Amino acid sequence: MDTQDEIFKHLPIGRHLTVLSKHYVGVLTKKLEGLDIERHFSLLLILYYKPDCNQKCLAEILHIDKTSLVGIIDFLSEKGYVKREVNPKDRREYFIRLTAKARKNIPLIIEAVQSTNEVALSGFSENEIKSFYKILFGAYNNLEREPVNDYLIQFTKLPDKKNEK
Amino acid sequence: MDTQDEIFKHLPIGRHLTVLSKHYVGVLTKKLEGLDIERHFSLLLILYYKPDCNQKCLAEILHIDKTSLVGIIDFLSEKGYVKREVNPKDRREYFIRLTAKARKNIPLIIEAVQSTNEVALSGFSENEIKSFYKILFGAYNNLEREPVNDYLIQFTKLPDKKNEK
DNA sequence: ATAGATAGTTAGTAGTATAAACTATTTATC
DNA sequence: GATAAATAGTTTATACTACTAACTATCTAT
Repeated sequence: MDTQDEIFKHLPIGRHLTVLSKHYVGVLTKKLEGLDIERHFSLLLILYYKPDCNQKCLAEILHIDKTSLVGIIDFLSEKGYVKREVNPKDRREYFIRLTAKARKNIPLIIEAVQSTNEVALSGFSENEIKSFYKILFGAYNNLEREPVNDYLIQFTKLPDKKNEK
Repeated sequence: MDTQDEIFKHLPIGRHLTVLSKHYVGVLTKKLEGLDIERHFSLLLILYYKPDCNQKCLAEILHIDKTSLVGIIDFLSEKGYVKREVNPKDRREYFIRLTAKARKNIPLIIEAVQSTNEVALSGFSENEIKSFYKILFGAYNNLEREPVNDYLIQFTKLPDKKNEK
């Protein structure tokens, strides 16, 4: 352990999570730069595995506000990845449907997610990875019981730059 | 495992990291709402443990851009937590110094960070926690070798609302 | 003396999370 | 059936900060 790691141990876990997630997203979007979208892959995956999700349901799974979701659905809709479809049994609701274009690209996305996960977790033992996931999924429940300040988090695409490194 | 957890397994790790970090920060800032600042605690901790850090060094440890840091230092400076101090040996550089006010509050911050960490990690075994930290710190190095898109992440304070839940 | 590198700043752009107020529809109650 | 309350989603407006590009000031190398 060098000096930097010494300091790391004193920083909030949240800081490390942020840095790691930021870099993870950077790698994932790089893998998927062939697509004409560069974010909201999670939403497409949710719809793939849970096709009858309405916007409320999506917002809950993604832990974002329903108003934020409107813009995301608009974006994916303009790009031709999803369509809003009124639920005839409750016309307040919209099902969000994946288009054929989205379905065509889902395997690419799944593949990219898997390979990014593998890269991130390479070199760790089966057991370590299992523990990591256990805490990653479980810590949220622990924190959920605590009083909280509402903060928000954003991933923003940079304007447009030569993204080669 | 319920249906939601089934879906979770298919989502990018980055998504889970984001959600968890967001909630973590919410809990931490709630614990520290007695202070007149509600973010940038990590920066104060870094300065506490590494007093001769200049802005370049801070930006590297925090993984943020040097231009972003200017605003953060301005903010903390206005709030009376840090002071810029020219390095007489190289007058391009500024050391960022903690003020007495900051020093007074450092124990509170350390305490809040520790207790938030403890809450997040409660119920997990020593070994699980060890594995979690190992991957949290190590996955970044794995990802760093990959090509990457530069993305950014933001934690934004909400305008001002009744933050009671 | 000059060119290049480095630390930090300024100005401007982008993107999205939120709140508050709104529409449309459904459900509950009388 | 009429009315009130609840629910799904939208619109508008605000806030915040990561970034890029261009800049100043200072130091280093030739």
